[in-house]
Amino acid sequence: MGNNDEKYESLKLGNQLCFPLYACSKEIIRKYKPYLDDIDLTYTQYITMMVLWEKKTVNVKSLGECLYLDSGTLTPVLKKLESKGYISRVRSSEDERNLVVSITKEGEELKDKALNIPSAMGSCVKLTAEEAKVLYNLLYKIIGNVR
Amino acid sequence: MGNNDEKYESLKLGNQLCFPLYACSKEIIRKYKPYLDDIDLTYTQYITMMVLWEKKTVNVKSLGECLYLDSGTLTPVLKKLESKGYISRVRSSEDERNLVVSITKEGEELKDKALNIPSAMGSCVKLTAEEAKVLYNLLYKIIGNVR
DNA sequence: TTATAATAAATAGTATAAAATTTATTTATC
DNA sequence: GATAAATAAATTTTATACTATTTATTATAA
Repeated sequence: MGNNDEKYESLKLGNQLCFPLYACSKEIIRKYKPYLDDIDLTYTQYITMMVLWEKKTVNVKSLGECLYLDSGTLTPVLKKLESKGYISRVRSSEDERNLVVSITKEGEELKDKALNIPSAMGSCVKLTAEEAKVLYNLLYKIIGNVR
Repeated sequence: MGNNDEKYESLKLGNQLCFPLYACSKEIIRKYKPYLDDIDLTYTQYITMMVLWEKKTVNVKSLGECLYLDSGTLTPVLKKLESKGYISRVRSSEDERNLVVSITKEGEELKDKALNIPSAMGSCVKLTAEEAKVLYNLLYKIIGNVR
């Protein structure tokens, strides 16, 4: 074990913080899949609907700020949700540059079908309430620092 | 504030643990981009090279187990890294089903150019050593629970 | 008021990812 | 030894994501 080995320690996968973040995010989203399949939503469509369930109406710009996504990602997602009948997409009359996204009756009804998902996911992540809180705060701390 | 509001609390974006995980992962990978652009690697190519820097040689199957990725994702990544001259892809003579991925001299040389990246990323995430350790352990705990 | 700047979505191009299927090869069983 | 089962990659399909560009619209400045 000479100098040469220590030099590259920081480049080992096991010493990264980003990699478990990336892997954990993907693995959890994969775990969501069977539940989301039941209501015919993808993960991105699901978090988009969460914003709509809460706000009823939002334009693409501020939706993107909520989800940290831009129009390049959101446009096809929103068109898909529109084709499923869960949202409407209408240009704002005050400012035609803005596209106003609103939830439909069908979209509202979907909310009840999704009610079981959060607890189902919680029970497969298996953290204590305290651990979940610590993790939640650390993640938002990083997001705040990075942006 | 009646019963009806509380009923849907668990479906609010702000009450999810998965969403900040997903957002945090993406934001950090976005932060990596300028550093990775300098050495002409994408994030997926970077973590693939990390495994190769450490192991020198690995087949696609076990590489996928390291990275939680399958051949559908890895095949195009590995072909790209091969075209850049950083790795070689050769079928195993003992078992032709296995594709043996090995690092080249150019790939080894790239390691030195990547040496500054971990500390640069660490300083933009801005967690204390203790916080980083707690986060690291929680993430691997979830990965272990979910899989 | 007309050219310029700014803003918001959409689009194009590249790279992931996951799931399912296909192909090639090897192992196991009869 | 032929057939079935298992394994490993590659391929296909669908859906994200990011960057950069384009288009349409609105606001601003000379």
